[in-house]
Amino acid sequence: MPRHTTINDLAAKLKLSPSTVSRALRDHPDISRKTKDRVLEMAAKTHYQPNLIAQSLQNRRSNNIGVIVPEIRNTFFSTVISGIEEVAYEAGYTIMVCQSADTSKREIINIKALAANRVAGMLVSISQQTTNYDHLQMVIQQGIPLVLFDRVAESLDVSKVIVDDYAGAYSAVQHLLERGRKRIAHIGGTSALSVSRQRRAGYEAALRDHGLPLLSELCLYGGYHEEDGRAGAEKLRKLAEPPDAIFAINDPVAIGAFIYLQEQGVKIPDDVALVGYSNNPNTALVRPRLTTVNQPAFEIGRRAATLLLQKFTVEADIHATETIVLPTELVVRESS
Amino acid sequence: MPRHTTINDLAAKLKLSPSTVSRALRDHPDISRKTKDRVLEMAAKTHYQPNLIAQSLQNRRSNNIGVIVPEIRNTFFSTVISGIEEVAYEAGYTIMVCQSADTSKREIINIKALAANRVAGMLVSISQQTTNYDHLQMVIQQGIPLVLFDRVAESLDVSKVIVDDYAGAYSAVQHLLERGRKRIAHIGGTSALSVSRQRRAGYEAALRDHGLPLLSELCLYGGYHEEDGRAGAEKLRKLAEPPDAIFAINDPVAIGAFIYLQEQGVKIPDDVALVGYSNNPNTALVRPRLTTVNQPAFEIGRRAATLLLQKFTVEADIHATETIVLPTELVVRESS
DNA sequence: GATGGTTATGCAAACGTTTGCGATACCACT
DNA sequence: AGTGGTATCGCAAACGTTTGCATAACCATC
Repeated sequence: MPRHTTINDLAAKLKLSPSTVSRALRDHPDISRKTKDRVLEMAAKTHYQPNLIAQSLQNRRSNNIGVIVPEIRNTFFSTVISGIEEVAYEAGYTIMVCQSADTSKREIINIKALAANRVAGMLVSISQQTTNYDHLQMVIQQGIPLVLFDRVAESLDVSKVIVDDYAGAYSAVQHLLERGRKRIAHIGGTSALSVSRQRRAGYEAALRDHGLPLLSELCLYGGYHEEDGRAGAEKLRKLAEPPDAIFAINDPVAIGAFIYLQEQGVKIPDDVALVGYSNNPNTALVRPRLTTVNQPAFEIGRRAATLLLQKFTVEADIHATETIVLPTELVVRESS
Repeated sequence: MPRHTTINDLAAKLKLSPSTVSRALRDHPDISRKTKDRVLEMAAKTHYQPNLIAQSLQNRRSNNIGVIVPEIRNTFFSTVISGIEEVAYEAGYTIMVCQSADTSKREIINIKALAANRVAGMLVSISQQTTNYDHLQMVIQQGIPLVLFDRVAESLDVSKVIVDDYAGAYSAVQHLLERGRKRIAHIGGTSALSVSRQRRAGYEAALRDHGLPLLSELCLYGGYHEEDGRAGAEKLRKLAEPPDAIFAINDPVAIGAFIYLQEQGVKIPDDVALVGYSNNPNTALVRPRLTTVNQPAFEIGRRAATLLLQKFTVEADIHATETIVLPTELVVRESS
């Protein structure tokens, strides 16, 4: 294992003390221009690279930011991560990415691993399984800055970056109603997730406000992937009286339903209108293109990271929390 | 800044030395069952979490793996990252993800940041700009295990995980020829990237083997995104004698070309057949569905990470290199 | 020429671990 | 009682930095 050159190596070669070299490298005013130049030159020549681990130990804090998402593939999350990385990079931080695979077991392990790594802060979108927030509470208690994004724990007093899911869902369903749809179904997610609850609430409110009944057979619970969309659509089609519109919890589910319906020869939007959520790129690729609710994924990542960085500044109140709500936008296309 | 409990805190509370606590936690045989139990109990009670930074400093090596990709959004790379994370997680490693934004400037900065973080190893897919490999050479020289994947530097003697791009391209073009296409164009990438060169070579070889001329106006150079596909398709359509088939360097480019052609009312595959590369999920969503060459992205990530982990074992020869070539598979669909 | 004030550098402790080596205590033998 | 062996544990150095404090040299001042 070939060693890296250290500050001590430089000191020895230059007949200086390590402290002088350290100060020279950080441009401390106490050090003369002349020795600074000597140190810098030698550092360049020997390809000296500061050992961030030693620095982190000294500072009791690394310059890494922990990120936990349910799964990295899933364009929504990978786009968020991309946004996070952008601002982290600008600020000189590196991101450590973990996936919970939508299990709280792995989420807890990930949290512990990141805490053990003494990350400067964490950005997490909780798993669909998570109902107990003790592990997040622990993070807060340990004084590690935390920002939740998209899938947040409503009851937790931490900073959050979300979109107005209630309003987004409401506008989507209202749009379907304006198009004259009467039997609007919802392929929803698990009730544990706040985003699912919010979108469901928006769906229900829109129906109520238009004097339509909430029919339990039209309001499904399920997962967040294509196969869940297929399953949901299948169940809905087998109803004695199938819906004339479907509002899906997200785009993957909408795509799954879309594929199933097309396989079955169902005409979209004539027989059934379809609306998704997130505005994933591929909703614009299918024919007819899917109406969906835009969620600014990249911006969510940027804002979440920016919010976290603010907490790193000394003036920041460690316990102050802030919630950023980004606007959604209904993107009307041919599927509705 | 509330401190974390340390091994010394435990030692003080138990009236033991830090060394004994350390050994107890690592189940060292010298420590009696009884004190081990006491230590473990106290550790649990105080929520002790080992400081990986201190450990890393001691071991001169962290348990993080650095990953550099051109961009995280781009389903191919995010899927690879997902695969990497899977095996890293199993082995108790955390991944640090950076994006080069396809610039060698940022790639170099990323490499330095990861090296400064003393990552246990690096997995990188080089940027399209990169032609000078000094920074990678430096990584090797510093004894940091390195595995390149997908976009590799052919001239560099390091371990690699790639697919047989030459064969993949060849089979794609051969398929077009078998379908009776005579004027087959190629919307290619930059010649700096080995994957682009290999795919181009496969394209050319297939044409040659079938006695067809290589026409420079049919062989384009460009980028790797949708807009590059649009631009390429536009240029090809404006030719006096447009091609009757297009082989795109990758799926985003194919999708870009696809959209442009459909906008122009060009019939696919009747007027022009279209083949992509990577088998991104959305190639199966468009109508007609795109023929493409499957690249096992998730598996590439898994294999690259596994290969890297092998290098961490003590027996491993630091300088031994290995190249894993994963098979591609032509996925024939309606666009050809 | 003693005093005071800069300027430039070094000493040593600290961050939280790990580990080689030594120390202690105890027991069982002869 | 002396020897040897084993079972437990502590000391102290090390990993590569940073930083408060002390130190040394130098100059100018009264």
